[in-house]
Amino acid sequence: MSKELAKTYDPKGIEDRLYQKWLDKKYFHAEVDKTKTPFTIVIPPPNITGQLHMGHALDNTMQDILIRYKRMQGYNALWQPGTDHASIATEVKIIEKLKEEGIDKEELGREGFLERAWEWKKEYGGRIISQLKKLGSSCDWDRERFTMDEGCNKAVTEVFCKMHEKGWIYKGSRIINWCPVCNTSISDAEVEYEEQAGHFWHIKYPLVDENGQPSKTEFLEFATTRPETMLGDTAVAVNPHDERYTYLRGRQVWLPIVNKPIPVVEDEYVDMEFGTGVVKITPAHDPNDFEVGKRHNLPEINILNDDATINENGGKYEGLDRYEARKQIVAELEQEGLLVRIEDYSHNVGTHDRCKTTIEPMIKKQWFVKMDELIKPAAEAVRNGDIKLIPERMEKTYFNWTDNIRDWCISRQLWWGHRIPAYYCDDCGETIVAKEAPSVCPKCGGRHFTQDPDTLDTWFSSALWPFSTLGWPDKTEDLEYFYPTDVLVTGYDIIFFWVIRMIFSGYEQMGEKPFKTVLFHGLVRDSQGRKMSKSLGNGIDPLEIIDQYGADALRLTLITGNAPGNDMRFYYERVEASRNFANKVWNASRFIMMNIANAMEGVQGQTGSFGWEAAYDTIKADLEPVDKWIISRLNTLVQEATDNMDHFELGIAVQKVYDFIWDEFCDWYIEMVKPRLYNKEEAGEKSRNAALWTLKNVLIDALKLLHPYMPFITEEIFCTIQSEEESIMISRWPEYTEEKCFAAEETAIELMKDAVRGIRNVRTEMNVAPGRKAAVFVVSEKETIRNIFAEGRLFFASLAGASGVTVQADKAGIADDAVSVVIQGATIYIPFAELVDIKQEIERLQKEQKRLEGELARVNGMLSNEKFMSKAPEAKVAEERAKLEKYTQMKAQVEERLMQLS
RNA sequence: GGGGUCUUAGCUCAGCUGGGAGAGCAUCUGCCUUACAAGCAGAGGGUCAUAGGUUCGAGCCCUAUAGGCCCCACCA
Repeated sequence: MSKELAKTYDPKGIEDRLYQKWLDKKYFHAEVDKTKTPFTIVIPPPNITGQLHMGHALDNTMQDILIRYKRMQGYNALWQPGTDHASIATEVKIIEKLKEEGIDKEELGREGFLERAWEWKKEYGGRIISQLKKLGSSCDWDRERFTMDEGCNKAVTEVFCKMHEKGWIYKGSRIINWCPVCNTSISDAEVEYEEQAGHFWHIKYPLVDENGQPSKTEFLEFATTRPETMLGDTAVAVNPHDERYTYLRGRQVWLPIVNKPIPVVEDEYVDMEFGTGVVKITPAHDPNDFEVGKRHNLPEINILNDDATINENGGKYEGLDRYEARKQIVAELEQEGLLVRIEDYSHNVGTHDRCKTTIEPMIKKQWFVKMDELIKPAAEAVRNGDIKLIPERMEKTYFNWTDNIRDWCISRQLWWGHRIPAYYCDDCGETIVAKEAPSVCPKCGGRHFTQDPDTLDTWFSSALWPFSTLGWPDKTEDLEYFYPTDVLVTGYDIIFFWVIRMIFSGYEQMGEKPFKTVLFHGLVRDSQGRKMSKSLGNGIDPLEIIDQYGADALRLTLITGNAPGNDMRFYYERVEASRNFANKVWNASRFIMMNIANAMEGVQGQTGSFGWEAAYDTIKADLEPVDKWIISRLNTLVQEATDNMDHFELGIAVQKVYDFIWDEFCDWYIEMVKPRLYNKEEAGEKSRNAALWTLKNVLIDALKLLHPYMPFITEEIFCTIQSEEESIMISRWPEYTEEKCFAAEETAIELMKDAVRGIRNVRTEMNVAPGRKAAVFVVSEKETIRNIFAEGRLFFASLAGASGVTVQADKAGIADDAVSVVIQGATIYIPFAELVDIKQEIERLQKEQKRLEGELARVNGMLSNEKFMSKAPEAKVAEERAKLEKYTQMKAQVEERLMQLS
């Protein structure tokens, strides 16, 4: 019990030791237990390429808080962990590494490459997991999963085949986003638009004359940002309502360089107001042109190779890079007099979010998920409140997506990922989608097949994460018991990538939502509000912060002063403040333990339980008003903090716990109780025991409330002070109880606090040296108030710097020139003799009088307002009436005192 | 073009369904008071962006304006 504790809290050593203990005791592990209610969170699986950054730290701290809270409340809490294979991100990393070794991906071949990838996963995949442990995350590591483990693979294949059978996964030629560097298609969501300075080339094509030759006099002018695409032009379009161009109906224009006629088509897509009202149409390389092409049956001419060089359709430009070709084509047009002018132009360019390469729209055969039907239950679930998004405004972002959904391109021309379970018959080309490679072609009887070389979008497997991790497609007990999960915690930035896809997948595969609530958080930015990024070099490593200040301090920093979904700035000063709080908690605990140890010394040799170890019912009778006050305040805190946590208001909840511990418990209660601990003779044994009991028990409950936020320090203290209990993390969450509401004591102690504050103010104002004690007289006509001060005399004297406290009914025997402090129902006199300046004293009282008059004017204004009286709720009216009474009383006291002085 | 969001103390931000403006940091003044100087006691500092409106009552609800940020769309 009397373990010596260091003067300042040092998290080093403590954290790792406790985490290991939790692991050893299997506290994080959850098993199906039908006698308990489950509470489940699935982790947003971090990429195996990843290193812990502040975003992870925030995300996982929030999840850990919820899990620890629910676990303490008696729920069967499961936090399901795992990692994501991150197909493209990982593939890029491995290619880079191979390059360093001078190895080319293609040379190595698919098999060899995958071998290297798995090696890489083995080596680095666990890194982020060990980093999450540093943070204190109480995940059930026995259940750790990987999006490419056997179970997840099974789930992926199952879903693909099922959806294909249903017709919701199809292969089709579509215009897709092609990344020429990564050599793969990417989904719309992976395209990032970037404002770039570019040019607008104004060009003209000659019209075709009656001889089928390019006219020398008639031209059609328009502009383009990508002149090289003209090689694939198959039409020029104008708006059908554009009267300037009605003469073009049925005519053709001459496509230069390629030298062939192409038609003029009329399409509503063309904006008459923009430019010349003429658009060149390149169906194979522009999504809009693609649509126009479809409507007018235009040929689609692909002019690009996969690496964005010009292909054989580009004639003499074949083999040139797209930008080189652009330069030469512009030059040639100029030579032919077809270039009108070049304009500087800033426009949005689609880039690949991973590598920032400008994407090329291309027509390719790809696999797609048909979204229109799939999205319906997902949209409905949020609309009818089956799934709640926090903060609520995220719903608008959500609907913005569901209402404008487009088919999802899921095939990627990558090797690292789930290979598409589609097989092509080598003889007749028939496509067979099946869980296993077929042996006989159902169409031609052929026996040789080639599997589709493509892999799936990495989000395809993460979309299944909430149920694949619980055993789906098998009907497991886990799935039955833990699904649907309770809360998903994630950043708003992946609402489209992930959240929506999990929701529709859950409804489609499970017939049930994947989670009940989505709790969004924002981005952690640097102190200047910039995104933390590698290129800026402004990232702050959470592990360094943990090393320097402790995981608890980091966690607290990330949670305080932040509302769901809002971005936050990260400051070292804020971590210091959190660290200081940890130290405060540490020292308060140290104080309590020291005093318990001191008390132990006095009773050495005795056996049995001591007063401060008694049950509440036993100690109840000995509790003094201050004890009841802090117990009552704690009781309120329990109610409020619990309520806030139930509403996911984590920042508010922890702020209240922080304020309670620092302000009410440390700055007031501990100070109030000191005389009872130090002056055993004067205070008496019972009183000291009651104080010790209260200190210890209030501390323990406060630690419990704090534990989800600061797991390490709370555990360390809890186990030291409660040597018989093995861990705070499996202790019971405190509960609010009517029995511990002490309204009268709260009022009494608040009154005394007013008195103390008043006296301290006066002392500071008058520059009274802190060491100088003065006699204090409390004068009140009311017996109840006299009793309050008489009972609290001991601590009141110590807090107010009084040499002695006299409580009396009138001011008999008190010097007239004493300083006075007015509180409701009592006036406090401090005769400072030579220090008092009557004039100043009068001024001070007049100021107070004025203040009270102001308050009264306001209160009276409200109470005399008929509309207020008839419309305001009763409680509000009663509140104002109470204030009226209070201020009236205080004003009378001040005025009485002024009379005495004048 | 559509949507979202923010504008509160010198700085960074809280402020739950409308009922007398808060915290941390910073600043100033005293204190090494036997848990804590990573601390204690006190103080200063806000026309809650602007203009209207609804209401007995608006930081909070509605409308408009100004500025900042974000997302979606991508008119060549």
